[in-house]
Amino acid sequence: MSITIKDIARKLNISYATVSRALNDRYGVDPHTREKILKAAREMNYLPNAIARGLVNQQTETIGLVIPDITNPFFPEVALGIEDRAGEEGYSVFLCNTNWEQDRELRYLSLLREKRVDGIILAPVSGKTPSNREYDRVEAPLVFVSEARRGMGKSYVTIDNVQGGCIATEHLIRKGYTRIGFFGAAEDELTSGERYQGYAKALRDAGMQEREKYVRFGDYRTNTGSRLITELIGNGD
Amino acid sequence: MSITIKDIARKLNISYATVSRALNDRYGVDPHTREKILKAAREMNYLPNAIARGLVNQQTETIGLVIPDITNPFFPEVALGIEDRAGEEGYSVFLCNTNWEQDRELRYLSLLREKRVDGIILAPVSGKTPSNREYDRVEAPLVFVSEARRGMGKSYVTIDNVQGGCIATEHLIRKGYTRIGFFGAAEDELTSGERYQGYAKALRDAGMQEREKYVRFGDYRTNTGSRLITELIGNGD
DNA sequence: ATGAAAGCGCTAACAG
DNA sequence: CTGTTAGCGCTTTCAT
Repeated sequence: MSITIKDIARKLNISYATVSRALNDRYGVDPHTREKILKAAREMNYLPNAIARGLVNQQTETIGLVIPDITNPFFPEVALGIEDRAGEEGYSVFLCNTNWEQDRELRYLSLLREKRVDGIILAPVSGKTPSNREYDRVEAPLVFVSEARRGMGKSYVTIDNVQGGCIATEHLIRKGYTRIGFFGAAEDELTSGERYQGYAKALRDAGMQEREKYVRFGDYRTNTGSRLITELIGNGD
Repeated sequence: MSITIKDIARKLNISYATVSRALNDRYGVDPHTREKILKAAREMNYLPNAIARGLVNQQTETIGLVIPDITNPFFPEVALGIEDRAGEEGYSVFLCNTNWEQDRELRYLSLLREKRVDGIILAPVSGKTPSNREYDRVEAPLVFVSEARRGMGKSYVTIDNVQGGCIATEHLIRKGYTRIGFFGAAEDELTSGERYQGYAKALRDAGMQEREKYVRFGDYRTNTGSRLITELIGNGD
């Protein structure tokens, strides 16, 4: 057992409430007593117990980050930013890898609730959404990254994929290309779908025909990507 | 406030001690009562409070993972494995990014201690070690990954870098190459240093001369890598 | 088999 | 300014 607030109170012959006050910068503590307390705390290597504190404060200074795959280069970038910013505010972040599995996402959500995190950032598994009820269960603030179904009453920060697909396609058109294809990750995935819309829109706006044989969807979960790309490129026409 | 063990006890008109026992599969609970309790818990959407539980059990089912940079492709791989295995045992993992900064590593160490994690896995910032005292302070099991100074009485799992450098060099020698260079990350970094030793050993064993101009150290923290490689390759001789 | 009560470490009224 | 007390939600003796 490590040293507690009581230990330092006992040593100084004062009530531990006072110690708590001093340690938390609460007003109403004699400057002199405060000094003594701080000094003792330092000497005794006192380290506050975040668990106990969390229990009474109903706040853990902790958030959960739920992502599909930390190994996918997109997510470390996201995680870094989040962890960094969270750290500045004294928050810790739980890393949860769903491995693109829906039920794992759900299990993590409830584990994080048990752990009483103050908030959750979620990059949902693509495809069919769990009933929103599952998301609504979580009492802490829940915000989506990377993917999000708009209008479900939750905050999200995502990429404007339609716009992105559009810009990319327009760029190629401007460059003079005429046989422009689209390769998306998975058809049932939001990101790909939205980018495809942008692609199609750009083509349409330019009065160009979309050619079906140039449009392909794979499944990054099973890594069909490279095969499809090869096929696409080899598609002389 | 979410629903607690007391709520379900009150509803069933039993003591909450019994509820706790039932919920934790403790023996000595009437099968029938147990059923009632489990059922009520389910209906009331009871979710145990891991914080409270942690306080009394002195165990949080949580570990800390401290790494230099989640953005460096090596670490996500490590993180994935750890998180996955931890998850199987019902443990959560805190992700801590030191950004290669020594004092940040130290701060995280103490933050994790406050959070009362059950263990810490640490990929230390390269270079000068903080006094081992800092590492010894942590009362939870601390194990090193990626880098570790042997013989400091801590567990570690690392790569045999000397062997690695040796094998790579031997491979090139066997292929018939004669101008074999070594490019390491940072000179004061253990990994690079060890690999270099392997490189030198292989050369020595093959009776080959190590040529100084083929040996370079950069600093991946400042990304001097690509520049140095170009320089190295361009080094006609 | 079940209940009463103490206690994990800490904060927050409420009194003095 | 400081001490006493209750309580956060839960587990665990100790009785019954």
